[in-house]
Amino acid sequence: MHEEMLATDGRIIGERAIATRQRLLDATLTLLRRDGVLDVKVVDITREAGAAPATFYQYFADLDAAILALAEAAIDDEAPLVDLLQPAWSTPADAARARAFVDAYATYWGEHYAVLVLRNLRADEGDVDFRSVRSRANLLLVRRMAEMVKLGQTEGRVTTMLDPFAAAAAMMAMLERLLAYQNELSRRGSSKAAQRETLTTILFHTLSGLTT
Amino acid sequence: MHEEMLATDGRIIGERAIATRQRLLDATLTLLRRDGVLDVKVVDITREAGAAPATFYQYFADLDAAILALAEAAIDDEAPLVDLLQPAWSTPADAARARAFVDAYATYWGEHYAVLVLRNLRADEGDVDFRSVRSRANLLLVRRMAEMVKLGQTEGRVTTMLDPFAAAAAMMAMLERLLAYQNELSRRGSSKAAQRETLTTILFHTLSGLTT
DNA sequence: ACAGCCGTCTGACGGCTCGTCAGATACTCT
DNA sequence: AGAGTATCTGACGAGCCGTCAGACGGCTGT
Repeated sequence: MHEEMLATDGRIIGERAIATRQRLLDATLTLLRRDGVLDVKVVDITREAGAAPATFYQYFADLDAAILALAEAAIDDEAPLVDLLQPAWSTPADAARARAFVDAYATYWGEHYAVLVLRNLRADEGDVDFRSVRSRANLLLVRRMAEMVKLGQTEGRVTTMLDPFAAAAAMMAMLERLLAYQNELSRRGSSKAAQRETLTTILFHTLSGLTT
Repeated sequence: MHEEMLATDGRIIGERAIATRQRLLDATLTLLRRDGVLDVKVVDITREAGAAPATFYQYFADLDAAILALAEAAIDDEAPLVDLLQPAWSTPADAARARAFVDAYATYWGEHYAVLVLRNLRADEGDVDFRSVRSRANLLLVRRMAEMVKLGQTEGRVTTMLDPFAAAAAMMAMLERLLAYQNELSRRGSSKAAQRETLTTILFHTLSGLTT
């Protein structure tokens, strides 16, 4: 089942229009990266896409609506990461799988950085649509991580001081924020490799209770 | 030694002007909180402060310059937190001190939330002034945490898999991001108390190698 | 081939914010 | 009171936002 795509006035749009809409989304992403999250202008987007400003508003109520569409698209790239958390880590050798997860998440983050930052800003502000899209993106991972913690607790590996859901959210928070930091960090402190290894170690221990 | 305050044209400003400048900063903070990080307008700030738009530009080259000044001011509230990390945590009973640190950091974050988010955005984008102010705010804490990790490693409590500096940065990242999340999290998963307790446990273990 | 139709796109506009300037206002000192 | 300096402001050009009526162009039926 494939949703019909709609213009802002509600009509179902055809092939040419879908292509235009996509060009606008591509341009939005390009300019988000080039100009930064705070300085994107609709006029620039339409210039980049080779369209008139009015065309943008035919497909998106405002800039946020376009960002929201990009955030929706990003979900597809986050969902597969959950497979790297399956089955649960239960021996020191599984640290390699934790490392693979961190690498995969770093890649995902790198590709969608600008969109995710904006999504988080709007979600933190309380916007319901952005909250919804963030939840749909993260909840799969958070739930799975929480299960891992819970399992570790029943098997006596993980301290029961941890609230499984909160611990999972803390790990997501750490990953997100540290990855945003990493460029500056590598100029001031430790190399990116050391950062990855450290992230892996903390993540692995928190979710499995194990050390390597 | 007390820096003279300057207008954008370089002249040293007097008492009345200092008060106006401060009113503008206060208004900026108010509107950052009310309208959100992405929707603050200079016109609104001057309206709020009861001044003409032109007055704003007499003291700040642009909105960023005002935010930067607010971020500078926030440093004073972050610096004392380093005392809560001294001396290093070395027994399970020190978990109480970790909890105190988390609480204090949460308070600090709550008070400066909007400014810190914007500071991080600009710093992540590569703006040198915002990077500098972020470093000066965080480096005290990060350095101290790194020392704690290093000490724990020499005493055999903490795994040598951790890069001390990276681990410290990871903890800061976790704190910052999870605190931004916490409202939504408490509606979907675990209570704020459980979140605090979980943060404390992870922080305490990562920095000291201990469990409670 | 061509007329008509409908989906798509656009130029042009009012309203707003930005950032600047020259000049008005308020304070200080004699 | 008057001169001089510090501070503030109204008014403006430029640029972006978001909307509208209408232009364009590809398709359909004859």
